[in-house]
Amino acid sequence: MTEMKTAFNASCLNCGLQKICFPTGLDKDEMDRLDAIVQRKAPLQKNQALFSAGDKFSSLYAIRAGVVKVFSFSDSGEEIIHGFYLPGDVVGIDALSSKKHLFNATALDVTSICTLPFEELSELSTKIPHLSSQVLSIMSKEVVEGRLHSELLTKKNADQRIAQFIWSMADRYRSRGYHYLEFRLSILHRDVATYLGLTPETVSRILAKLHNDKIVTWKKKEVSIHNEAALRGLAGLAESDLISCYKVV
Amino acid sequence: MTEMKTAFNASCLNCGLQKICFPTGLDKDEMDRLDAIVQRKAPLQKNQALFSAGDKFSSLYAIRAGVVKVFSFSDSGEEIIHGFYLPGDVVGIDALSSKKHLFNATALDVTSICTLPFEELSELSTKIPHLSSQVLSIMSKEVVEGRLHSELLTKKNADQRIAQFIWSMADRYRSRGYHYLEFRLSILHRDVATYLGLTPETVSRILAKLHNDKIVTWKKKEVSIHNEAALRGLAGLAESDLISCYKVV
DNA sequence: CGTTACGTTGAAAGGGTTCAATCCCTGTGG
DNA sequence: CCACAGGGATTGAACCCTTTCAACGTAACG
Repeated sequence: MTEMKTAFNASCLNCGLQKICFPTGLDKDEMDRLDAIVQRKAPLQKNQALFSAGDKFSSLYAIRAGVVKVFSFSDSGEEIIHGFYLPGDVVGIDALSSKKHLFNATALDVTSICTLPFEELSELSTKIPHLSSQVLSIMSKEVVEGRLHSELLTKKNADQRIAQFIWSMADRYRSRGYHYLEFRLSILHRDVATYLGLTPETVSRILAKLHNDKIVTWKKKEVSIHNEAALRGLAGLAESDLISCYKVV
Repeated sequence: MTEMKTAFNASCLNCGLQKICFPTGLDKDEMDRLDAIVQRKAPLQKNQALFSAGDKFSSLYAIRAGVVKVFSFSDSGEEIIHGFYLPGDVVGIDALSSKKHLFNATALDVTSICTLPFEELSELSTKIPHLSSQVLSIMSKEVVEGRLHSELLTKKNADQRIAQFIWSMADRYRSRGYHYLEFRLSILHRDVATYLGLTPETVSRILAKLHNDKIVTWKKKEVSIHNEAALRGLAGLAESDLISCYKVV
């Protein structure tokens, strides 16, 4: 029990996700003060909700380990998945204006969370200017993410969507310093389909193709990328980086 | 010349968009201080850029009159349209984290802009707390907007997309106190198609159908909604309001 | 009055969905 | 330890919505 407590009680200062997560750019002292307001509770179990649509907004949540999906329901009751959040990501920031959550967030696996009570965070922000710009920065990244997702939905066919999805997951793991050519991904194929605006059948067929072509294998919860270049090529991404905003004439 | 200057130099205090735009919720004194940093220049002409991808981020822009489209280009050079912004809307907020614009914004018609230099706005925010929450609020609405757009792209067919688009435009005009069953819309059908992830041909065909069915007519730049209920029905929207996050069992 | 860009209309083609059957894993209980 | 249930994944075949391609119409502007 003791070691478990230690496990989810480590401070930001000791956290391997410092460079990715909220405290980026804070000095030691500032990080200590941030640490003081961060709440770390027992991990969420699989399928446990972090928050639900309609809940009062009170905190932001930084993911320490695991995966969280953010979703809502269409008027006809279909699930709409807006994103998957990995260690170092922050969820809940979309509720700022409405003061209550408009979306649902649930753990797809055992997931550790750092809770940042927003009241206290705001107050601390007035003393640590960099912290408030950090909130803005996280949110504006969320906007950009959403637009990349729209690009995927409007401009890419099923093969490209899946290739880009897998590649972007790998890339996110890479930027966190994890293995990125082989990793465990606790996301149902069905959820991927929903996220990408496809059917599970289509995802299944394309994954079979990617496996045959020895580009990517995703069996059970294990992803292996065998041909990184081919995957990037399929995804239809530019050579240099993820987003290209300049017109290619 | 004098009257023209007056036209685009009216203060927030006199602006009809107070309730919609940035100053919402500020008292008279606060609004005056905001006013002091707002810059109002000559209107943009049609197709003139407000900013372009790659530009240094320095200001937010509130639209006083006209329409602005925000867009980028895919790796293959296709235009991706992320949104259309109407009077009272704020654009440029997505550039906060990267300190430079990742998207393009151009006027689709003669468009008046209020420029809010971000440095000064931040500084003022430290003195007017409500102002900083205003920035957060605008940005989180942007996130929610993006997700509604994703919902449209993943869950709706062409008819529903177009119905929802027209409906949402009408709704936005309505909330601004403008005529909403008949209005001028300076957006090319082609741009609508791009925004909705469709082809111009499909948009054309569906608009013809809507016209035949006496639901909506959109000829030249004039939109007339003849059957509001039918339009909402086609859009597949819930009875009450635009966004439904609770599962319909 | 011609040029150019936007819009319309038709016919054909295709990518993804839909529907249905089957398989496979995991967890559960006898 | 095995049987069984149930949710997820797979596979095939038919279908359909949207795209594609091509031709034509039309409005705006010099």
